[in-house]
Amino acid sequence: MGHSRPTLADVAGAAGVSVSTASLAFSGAGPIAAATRERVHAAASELGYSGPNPLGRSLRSGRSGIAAVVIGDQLRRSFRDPVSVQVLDGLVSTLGQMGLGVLLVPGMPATEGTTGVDPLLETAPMDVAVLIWGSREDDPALLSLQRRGVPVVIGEGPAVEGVPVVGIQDRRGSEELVRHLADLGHERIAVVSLPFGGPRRCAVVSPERMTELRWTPTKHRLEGFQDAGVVPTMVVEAAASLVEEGQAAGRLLLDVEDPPTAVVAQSDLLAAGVLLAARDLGMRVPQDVSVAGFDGIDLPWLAPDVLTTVAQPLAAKGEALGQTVAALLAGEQPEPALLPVTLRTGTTTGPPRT
Amino acid sequence: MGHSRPTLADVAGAAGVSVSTASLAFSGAGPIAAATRERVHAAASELGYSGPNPLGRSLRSGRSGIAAVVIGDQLRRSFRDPVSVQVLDGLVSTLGQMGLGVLLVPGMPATEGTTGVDPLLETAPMDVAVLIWGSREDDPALLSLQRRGVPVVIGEGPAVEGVPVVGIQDRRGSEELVRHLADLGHERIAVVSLPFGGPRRCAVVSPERMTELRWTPTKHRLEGFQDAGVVPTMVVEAAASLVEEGQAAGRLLLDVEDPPTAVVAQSDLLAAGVLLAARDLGMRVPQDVSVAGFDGIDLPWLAPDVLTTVAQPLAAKGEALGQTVAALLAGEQPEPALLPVTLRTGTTTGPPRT
DNA sequence: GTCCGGGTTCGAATCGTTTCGAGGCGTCGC
DNA sequence: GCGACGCCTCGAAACGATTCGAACCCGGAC
Repeated sequence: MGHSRPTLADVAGAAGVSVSTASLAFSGAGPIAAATRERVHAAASELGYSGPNPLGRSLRSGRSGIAAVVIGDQLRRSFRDPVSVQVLDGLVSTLGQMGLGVLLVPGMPATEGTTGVDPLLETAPMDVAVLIWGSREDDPALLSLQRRGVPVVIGEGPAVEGVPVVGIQDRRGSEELVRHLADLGHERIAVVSLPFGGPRRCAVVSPERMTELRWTPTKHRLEGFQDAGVVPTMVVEAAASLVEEGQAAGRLLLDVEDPPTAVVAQSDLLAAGVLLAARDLGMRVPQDVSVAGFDGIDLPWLAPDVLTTVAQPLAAKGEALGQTVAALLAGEQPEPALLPVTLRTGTTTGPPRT
Repeated sequence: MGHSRPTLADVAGAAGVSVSTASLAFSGAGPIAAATRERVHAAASELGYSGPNPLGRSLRSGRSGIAAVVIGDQLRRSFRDPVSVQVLDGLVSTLGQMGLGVLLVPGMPATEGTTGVDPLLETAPMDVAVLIWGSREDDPALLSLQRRGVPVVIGEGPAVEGVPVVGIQDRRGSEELVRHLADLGHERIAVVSLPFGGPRRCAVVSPERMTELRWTPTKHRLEGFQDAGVVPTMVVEAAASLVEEGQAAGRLLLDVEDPPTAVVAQSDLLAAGVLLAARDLGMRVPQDVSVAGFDGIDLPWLAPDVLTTVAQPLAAKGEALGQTVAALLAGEQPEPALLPVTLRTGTTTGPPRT
């Protein structure tokens, strides 16, 4: 046994018991005399044995205790968004309480230009995977995981046969928000949308581009307009949910002859960017233009303004994802979850200028 | 073999070769006839076998392919800081290229009031662990890992015997920044510091509290003042590196009889909060008060102001951590790394009012 | 014809743990 | 006093793969 780390067999030998008994002393499963357990633990600390090797345990039990969280895109981009972070936070703590660790896996290969999926997705140990956001029907990551036989949970994504989804009432929330603006008297409402999927860009959306819309939350939040019976005067697609992008999009929308009287951004960060753009252009909010967001995150630097937005329960979403994972591991077929949202009116929306 | 997933043995049987040959066909190690490999792969796709089971492979090789990243505190808090996120991003992609997955592990137990460390730290499979920030000499996580025999890399932490550290020139950067302010003529310079370690609070630091300073970057950035020959008129400790905290600290510092003419915040987020506090109090920057930060992150909503700050190479830090991990796994004894920083003067610092 | 060697393939051992059924021993009940 | 029953402990068989040395087959050389 040389100088390598001691194994359960070493401990058993030192304690004068069989390997199976030593295992029992650690796992606690099955009956074992207190004295024996004591003796085994003593031998263990004597030898510097720090508990059963997870690798051996995993092989035997067939479980790794690891849940992979697949990040749709670049980590940097994803994590700059507080929405993602708060969901991830809820997920990590929920899974942690179940004894599951979270393995971060990029959804796309690290080296640009490569097709296929990140090798980790194909080779890393995992009992279950969560596509936390940004998944699509034809997601190569999804296909790869299904081929491996790994159970999958999708957050904020499309309905896929046999894959449980956890989402929020994007559509209804958006509808409420649009109605709020319509009730205030707005007739010219523009949209700054989240990415459509596919190549990222910050640009006015053409009718053709509209047909390429793949990303589910973007789609649902747009559909809220239909439900409210309002047609946006213009849609600008942002390359990511970031303040800078919102600012660029805001310039595109507001720096024109006849700007809209209200702008609905599909995320709070984008809305914040639009506010900055309005400020840059010397427009007052909400007198010259109303601005609304989506998500309900804290934006302390917006004070004294308060953003009108649709608040979603972010920590609860992470928790719901965790519960779904638990159900999946227990062999159940979890129902899709659709969490409620609430309209939160702030100071950035008001009646249009007459 | 019923309905469970096929194993290498099944594939070998179907292909009419031995298990060892089948293994060779997948791993690519060792000589194998092209025709044989072909046949094995055909049998594999026939049976729906998607590559060797990572659990079995791990047990045999003794490697899990997993690097644990220990988050010092609550995930939420950590990830709201772009600094952490950018480092993590660099780390994940560097490790990913080496085929290592990143397992997120909370440094403290999820349930409040519990002592000890998160159970994941003790039981999860890992080849190496990175204490990415916020580590201390007596860190229970560190001790636990050392007992398990897991090699550890510390980011931004104290020098611990036998544990490689990756940090930045906190002290020198801070010194340069303070000299910059002194050169401008400032004599009354206050500090908003990062947490000291231990109980978190936002309060003026008393002499006793000063002796409890444990967190390394906080300490080094304060030492920069000594090197520049300047004694801060006041130090306020923030509970976390967040805008809200900086704002609260800023009020504490600026809303007094005779406020300092310059405030050095130990992070850009804190500095941004101080700027907000100054604005709330009707103070002009830099005419009434100069404000400087540390880190060099993007703060688009600060525009048109540009924060004077000490920029650190965040992605490079993540990369350096990754390289250190690689060296450690290769059995080397990596040297501690100290990455360079650069003073970046913006529009938020200027001469004091005369 | 025999021997040699390169190129492939195979068997068997091994990684460290869990689990299952069997067995040992002491005690209790009749 | 004997049988039955509990409580513990043990041995052995997985779990799924890698790896090392041995065995094998074939062609070429002497």
